[in-house]
Amino acid sequence: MPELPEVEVVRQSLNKKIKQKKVEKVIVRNRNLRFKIPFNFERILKKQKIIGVDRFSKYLILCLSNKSYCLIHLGMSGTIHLVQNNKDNNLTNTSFYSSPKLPEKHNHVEIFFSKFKMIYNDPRRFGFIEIINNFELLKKRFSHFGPEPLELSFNLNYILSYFKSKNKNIKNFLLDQKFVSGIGNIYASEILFLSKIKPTKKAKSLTKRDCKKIRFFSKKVLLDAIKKGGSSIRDFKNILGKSGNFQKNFRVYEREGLKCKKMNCKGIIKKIIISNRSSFFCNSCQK
DNA sequence: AAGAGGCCCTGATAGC
DNA sequence: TGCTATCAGGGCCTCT
Repeated sequence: MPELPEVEVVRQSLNKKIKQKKVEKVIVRNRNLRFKIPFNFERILKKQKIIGVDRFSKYLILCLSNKSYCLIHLGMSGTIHLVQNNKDNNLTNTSFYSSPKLPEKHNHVEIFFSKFKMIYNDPRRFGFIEIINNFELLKKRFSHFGPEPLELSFNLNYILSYFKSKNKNIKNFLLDQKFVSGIGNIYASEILFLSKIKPTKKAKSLTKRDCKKIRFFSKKVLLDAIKKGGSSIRDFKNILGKSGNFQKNFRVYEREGLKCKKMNCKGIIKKIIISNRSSFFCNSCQK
């Protein structure tokens, strides 16, 4: 599900609901996510107030009143939804998301607030949860991450110097969180299409003009996707159960064999595998 | 040291 | 119907 835009959409809706709310109770039903949920997770969260929900890259950051942080990564299939505590309560509050399609067996964590609970559901368990004890450690946690495309430090000089003499293809670089944070497999293909660059092109062979386009479209694609509420492939929804709309804007992703959407281009969208992950591109207008 | 590849896990879908 | 194979939005680890 989640690349930076989807995580940001979740962050925004979650923040509105749990900011300033106090954690009453925490239940962990399955500690075995990608990494084990830390043994002190329940104790750290209990009785704390949520100061706010932040995000870096694809990580949600719950800021707690005891100055510690709860990091949540949704992996490939993680979702967060809110459910009213008292199921017998007939007051239907439509702003709460509850999907009958989500099997409860994958509800690994429940964080209770006074009137509702926040549920972490993740069938594939590629996601994980971490506790960070203070702000210094939080900074350290992300210190080896590259900038997000939305940051000023993701600029032309940075990209040019990073790509110098790098023999790796550009598609892999967009997925490399040490170079740039927050881009995943869908948006990497979309960014390269708009930049008119073939995914297999070696980074060192990219021109200044190419790098400018990569900078520009990385930011644009992510911001556009956030604006549209993220991309709802499979059944991504924000925590209020609202689907995103950006998937309607996909120009290449999952469009194998279809006509290129660029005006006057006669190209066909191709699918190739790069480092075990599918990449989509136009065989005519991406060079 | 950079870069390629394997692997963690479940579920949906396709093909036989 | 029911088996098996393939594929899925991520990221860490190991090997060369």
